[in-house]
Amino acid sequence: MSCGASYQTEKSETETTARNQRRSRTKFTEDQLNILIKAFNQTPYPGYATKQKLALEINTEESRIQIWFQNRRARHQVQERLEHEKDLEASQDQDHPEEKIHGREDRRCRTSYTSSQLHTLITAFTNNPYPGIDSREQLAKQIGVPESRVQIWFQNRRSRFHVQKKRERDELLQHKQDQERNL
DNA sequence: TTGCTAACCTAATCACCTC
DNA sequence: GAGGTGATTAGGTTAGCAA
Repeated sequence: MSCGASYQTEKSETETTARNQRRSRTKFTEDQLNILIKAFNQTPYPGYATKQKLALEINTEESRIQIWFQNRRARHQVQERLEHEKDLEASQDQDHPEEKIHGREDRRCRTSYTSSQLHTLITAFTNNPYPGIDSREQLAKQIGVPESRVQIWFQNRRSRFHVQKKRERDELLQHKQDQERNL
């Protein structure tokens, strides 16, 4: 897939969720779940194109497909661990569990933000690093990117903000210790 | 009330770009 | 190559909803 592709408009399923911070819970139909499970059995790590295709097929957003696969993998891995522990008890097998080999499919094209878009995002982050679905939708509309990209941007920003704060604390501590040694 | 699971989180890492 | 940053992952928590 080329990276010049335009974003598929993420249908706002949240029109009725003005009341709270979280996106309203998606209820997949049996048919939708069957399609998702079949896809998961083919590959638990679908690429962006596959997720887009699935989203189209079951009429939902690609970001919902991504979350569904994340949750499914998590549950699947817990299940596998339990079964592996059972096998170990039964056979005392010393082999390592099979490495997850997942030939990576295509990634989503990297979003590049303009300085104006970044300014809007940074201002919003300063006001509230944990925007709810409504704020994210509003921001997304304002800067013209999908809400899922806004969510990822905030995740990365928070993560790096925490790292930076920790580094600053460590440096301050180190500085104090150096000063005490020099007394 | 409980179990399931979508939504969301952090932290680590990958991947790509710019300098 | 190093640093910055968007995308993806594992693994954990929160909360809506059906039974």
